[in-house]
This record gives sequence, structure tokens and C-alpha cells, in this order.
Amino acid sequence: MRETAEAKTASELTRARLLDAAREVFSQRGFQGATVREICRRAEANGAAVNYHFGSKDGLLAEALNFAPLAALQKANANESPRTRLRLFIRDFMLMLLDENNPSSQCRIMARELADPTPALDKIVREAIAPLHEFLGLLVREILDDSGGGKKVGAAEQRRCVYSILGQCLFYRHSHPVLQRLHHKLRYDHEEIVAIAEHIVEFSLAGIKHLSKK
Amino acid sequence: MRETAEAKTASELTRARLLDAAREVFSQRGFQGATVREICRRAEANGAAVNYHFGSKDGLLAEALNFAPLAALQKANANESPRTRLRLFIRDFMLMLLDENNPSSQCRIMARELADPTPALDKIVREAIAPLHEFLGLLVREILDDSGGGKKVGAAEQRRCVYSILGQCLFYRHSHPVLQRLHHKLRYDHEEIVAIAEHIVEFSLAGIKHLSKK
DNA sequence: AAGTGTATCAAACGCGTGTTTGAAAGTAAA
DNA sequence: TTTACTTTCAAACACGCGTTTGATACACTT
Repeated sequence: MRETAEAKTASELTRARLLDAAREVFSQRGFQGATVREICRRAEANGAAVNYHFGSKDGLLAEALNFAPLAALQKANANESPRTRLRLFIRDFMLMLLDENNPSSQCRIMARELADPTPALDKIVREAIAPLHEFLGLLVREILDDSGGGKKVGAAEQRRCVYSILGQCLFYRHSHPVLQRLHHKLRYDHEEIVAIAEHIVEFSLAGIKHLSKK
Repeated sequence: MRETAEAKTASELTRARLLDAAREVFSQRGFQGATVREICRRAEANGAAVNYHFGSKDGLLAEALNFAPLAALQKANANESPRTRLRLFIRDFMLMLLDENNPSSQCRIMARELADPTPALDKIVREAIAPLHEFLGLLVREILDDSGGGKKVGAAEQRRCVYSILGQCLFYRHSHPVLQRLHHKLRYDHEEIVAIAEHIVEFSLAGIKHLSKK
């Protein structure tokens, strides 16, 4: 039965290699910019392998996506205070977004697709982004209530706070090519990412608190 | 001589039509997503017109860009207070970014190119984005000094404040496809854009002030 | 009216893309 | 070993892209 297992995993190994290569290339070049040929080359597979194993480039993207790491971020630290949960979430989210060594390229793939709709975007929005927005919305609401300003903050403003937080986070990934040209010594090492996250937390908490007290 | 003038402007008219169509298509589909054929179709010109008049698709983009409107935003209201100048800038910037009826599609074109380097990106960064960052950096510095907190705020934190502001602004354009799916009744009319700008101003001023006082 | 340079046009070119094909190699069961 | 099925492979296909070409129409000069 050793041959059976080996044969089975032989096919599954190329599948896995294709998925790994796809995640890498998609996160670096985006879905449009990535080519099936480059993915196959990196996976040391034949050019027809993608269509054989996944049907199409779209199918490969669909299987390459994995929303679990992002969802895990939201479930962690449930017993901490809202502010602490926001702080920890932003730190880990930024590490996913910016740290090339982070094993979860999912966020980097998704971030690239935000502006350029893909057949997979509907699924991404439904299964990853909508829950993320809801999670942050609840967190912002808790912090608003906690801040104890008498001001009643409406749903629209609460939503805009979520957008402000996500906008700050995504900016560093989205505008990376520009920031590199502006600031040649730029490099996202672990220390720098944590400092960025800390800035976003402080900046955002002040913004939220201000809204509740105005 | 009437015929001469007509003949001369006949060519210049197609040039102008091509530029208009190019700005429209580039801002809607991005440089990569835009096709020469669609631009020519919208301009009611022949498929070879772009290469005849501008040499290449790249050349068309280079001529379609115009940094004056963005620069004008920075020079206006020079005698107002730093906070007011920030408020007015963000409002007009958001109107450029989000209002499809705004005659200046430049910002919308540039925003699409941020993430996807184009041969023109170096020029865009040098002539438009770098001055913009410097402008906002000075404004943030003035507001920090004005806030009178004894805390000395370093250049890195000042820069991150600029990133926080721009990140919030660009998020609405960058993530528009996602926000539409999340929130189906979303529409950027004038009133909504102004409300968004106002939120970003309040949120950001609180964040900046917090940094200076911490 | 003939000549000259410019602008437009339909058609095609060269290239890269995702995908398909049919044969060859490999693997498991009979 | 033979048979049936799965996986790999080089090659080609169909398509869309930016671009080029050579003919044609046009406006202006001589």
C-alpha cells in the first residue's frame, strides 16, 4: 500500500505545490498580473496542470483562498477589553498584510483584489470582508459606549470609523509602490510593522473617543 | 483661411476627444484594464489614432495626466488656519476622488495607479504625490505645534499622520467595489461626500491632537 | 489642375494570455 | 502481463491586446 499512498500524494503534492505557488504569485502580482505559466513554473509543474487540477485560473484562486486566519484574529482575545482587542487585532492584521514572511498570504491576496473585482470577489466579500466589518463595527460601538460621552453616535458614523481604521491599515499595502519611491529606505520589518500598528491604534482610539464626546 | 483653421482643429479635435475618452476610461478601468480600442471607440476615432497622435498607450497616459488641479488645492486658502486648510483640502480632495461628475478625473486616475506601477508612476510620484505628502506633512506639523502639547512628535509619527489621513481618503475610492457589495444603497452624491470628508477631518484632528498631548 | 504633406481608415501583425488536445508515462487492479 | 485509469507533458489553439502598415481621403500650396 506504500505505492498507493505515494501515488495518491504524488498528485496531491503537485496540487499543494500549485496552491502554494499561486498564493505567492497572486499576493505579489495580483490576480490579473499573475500568469498561469509563472505559477506552474514556480510549482515545477506543467503548464496544463492548473486546468487539470483546478479547472481554470479562477478555480485556482477560489481554492487558494482561505479565510480561516482572518476569522481566527477576530475570535481571539475575547475576554479582553474592547480597546485591547482592537489593539491586538490591528497589530496581527498589519503583520498579515505587510510581513512577507507571514505564512498567511490570504490578506495580501484579498487586499490586492479590493479595487479590481474578480469573479471571486463576491465570495470574498461574503465570507471574509463582511464579517470583518461587522466585527470592527461591534468593537467600535463598544468603545464608543465605553467612552461615556453623552453624544449619541449614529450607525453611519460608526461605519465610517470602521472605514477609517481599515483605510489606515490598507494604505500601507495598497500604496506600497508609491511609498517605496517616496521613501527609499522603507522596509517593513517586524519592528516597523508593530510601530505602524501602534500608531493606527492610538490615532483611531482618539478619533473614536472624540466622536463620542463631541 | 477658414478651411486651414478647420483642418488644423479637425486633427486637434480628435486629439482632444481621445484625451477626454482616455481620462474617462483610465479612471474607470485603470491603465491596465483600459484598452486602446475602447478609448478609440468612445472618441469615435480609428483604432490607430492613439498611436498616430500619441505614439503609444503610455504616451497617451502621460498626456492625459494633469497635476494642476491637485496642486491648486494645496495653494488655495493660504491665509486660513492650519485646521481650516486641512478641512477644506480634504473636502475638495474627496470631491475630486469620489464625485464622478467632477471635471478633474486626474485624482481618480492616479488613485487607480497607486498599487499597480505604470511607466508613468515615477512621474506621478515626483510631480504630484511627493508635493502632496509634503504639503500635508507641513500642515500636520503646524497643527501639532498649535495643539500645544509638550510632547515632541518625531518625523516618523508626523509622516504616519499623513498616511492616516490619505489612507482614510483613498479607502473610499480604493474599496468602492467592496463597499458597494457590502452596502447596496451606497452612492457618492455631493452631500454624502461632504459628510465623509467631515468625518475624516474630525477623526484625524482628534488623532493628531492626541499624539501631541500624549 | 497637379503636387504635397497630413489625417483617417480597415486590415493585419506579433505577442502573451488562458485553455485544450492527444499522446506518453505512470500507477493500480485483474 | 495485461488492462483500465490517472497524471504529466509538449504542442497547439483561440482570443485579445498594443501596435504597424499601406491605401485612401483630405486640405493646402504652387
